Amino acid sequence: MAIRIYNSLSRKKEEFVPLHGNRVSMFVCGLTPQDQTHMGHAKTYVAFDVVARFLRHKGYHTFYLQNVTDIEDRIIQKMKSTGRAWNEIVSGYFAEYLEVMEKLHCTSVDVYAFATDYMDEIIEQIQGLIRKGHAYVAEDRSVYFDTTTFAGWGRLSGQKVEELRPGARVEVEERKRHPADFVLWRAQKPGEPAWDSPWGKGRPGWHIEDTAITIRHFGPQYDLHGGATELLFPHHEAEIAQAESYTGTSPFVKYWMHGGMVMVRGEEMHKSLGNFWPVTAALQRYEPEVIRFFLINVQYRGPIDFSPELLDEAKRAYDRLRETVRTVEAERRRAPESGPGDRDLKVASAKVLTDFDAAMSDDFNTREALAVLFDYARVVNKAIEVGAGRTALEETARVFQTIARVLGLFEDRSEGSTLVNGLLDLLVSLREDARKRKDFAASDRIRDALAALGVTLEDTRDGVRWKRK
RNA sequence: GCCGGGGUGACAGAGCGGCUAAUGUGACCGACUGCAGAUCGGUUUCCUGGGGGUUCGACUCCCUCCCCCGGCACCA
Repeated sequence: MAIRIYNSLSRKKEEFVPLHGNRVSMFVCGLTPQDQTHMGHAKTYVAFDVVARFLRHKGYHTFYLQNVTDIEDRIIQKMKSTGRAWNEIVSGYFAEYLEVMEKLHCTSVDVYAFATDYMDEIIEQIQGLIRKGHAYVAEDRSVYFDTTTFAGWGRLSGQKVEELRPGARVEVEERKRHPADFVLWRAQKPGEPAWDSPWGKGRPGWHIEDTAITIRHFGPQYDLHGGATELLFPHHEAEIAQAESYTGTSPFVKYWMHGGMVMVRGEEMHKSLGNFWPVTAALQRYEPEVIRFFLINVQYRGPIDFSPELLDEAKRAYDRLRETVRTVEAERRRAPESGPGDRDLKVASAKVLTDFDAAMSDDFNTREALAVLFDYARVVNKAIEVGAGRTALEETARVFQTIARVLGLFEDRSEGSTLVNGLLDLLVSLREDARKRKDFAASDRIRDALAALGVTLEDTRDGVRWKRK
């Protein structure tokens, strides 16, 4: 099935047709490592991780590029407040980011491109823009993009220049010729890190790095650009203006995708509001896969309200799926060749991947895809209850693996040491002996004690199963 | 003010010009169980922000109003 993507540029869903055959170039705005990675980052990067995984699943040869803004105002502020070097701040927070991403199974990025590694491209691009009359050097030797020279300004965001309120949020710099103009190169102030340029020492503006990076890797046009909705204006608008003015090629990006924000009780999550959730804090209370499940349990474009209650609910929901996957793994090893449940199971197995594909092809609707998975899980459980055969269960296991690879779920295995596992097996068999003697006081004591340690025992028709929390 | 997204059951949250309006959580009942858990079956009084319109038929399309969220020039 063809993929349909909601393109912010046209404000409708469009059939996805890459520029070059089945090769897809995809860029997502990365973060500025100047503070802890928070749940908002997690939502964005999990969402685009799923996008990349699904594209690859569909056979697209996908190159996923993400930038890292390693020089920017907030990093300089952090330097001033902590006394640490800019690159030290960046490497510390970026390491934390990578760690978080790995835990959340965000594994699909091919290259992380650091802005400061692209100084030559940045400078070359700014020079080109000046040469073509799209940029000007201000009296302090900063360089600004002249938005009045770009006819397409406002195309992405649907904004009319005259309708905007200059200074609604950020004060307008007085050096600009027009409030809409944005900085390409920022002249150095005393004590700030700086790079050499034809205009003197300074650093790149925020928007220019992305186009410098993508033009080097992808050329003047590429397929997909992702980011959170808050970046749509002015950041992405600025990218288009720079790139198209510089290369003369339009459209710069074929499909623009924007993901919804993480809210906390209806408010934007923000450090100053005191509702800030670093991912590491969430990870102390919830398993990584539960967090990932929680984040893809909504369509990526919508916002998501973050609260411990909703995460608890997500855990219960995810446990249901995970339980089924586990049961299948256990059953397929010891099931007879066939069983009375096979018929229904095979019918469902034949259909589920098609339904999953349809859901995901509709603008990466992970919510719908999970609903398909829940439906399937019910059929699987039922089939196992009435007795499913090995062949049919092997097929089910393959289905789950396929879906797991796309969604990045069901990867974590909690496995203990040989010693712990051995002790657990011993306790389980002691408890079984007690149960056979109808000594339920003893058997319940073992079960309760293990429960207190986070190990749940379940008596099933085919014996006892234990699992850790 | 302007631009964009959204308002669906107790809660979270999909979908679609007509099909029981998914799915999950919670609650209740039943089956299974020594009990529990997991699982299965059933129930949770027909829930689409208000008002118009188009249509044989609207949650879905159009208009209008109200409300929420984001952006408005250095936020994922």
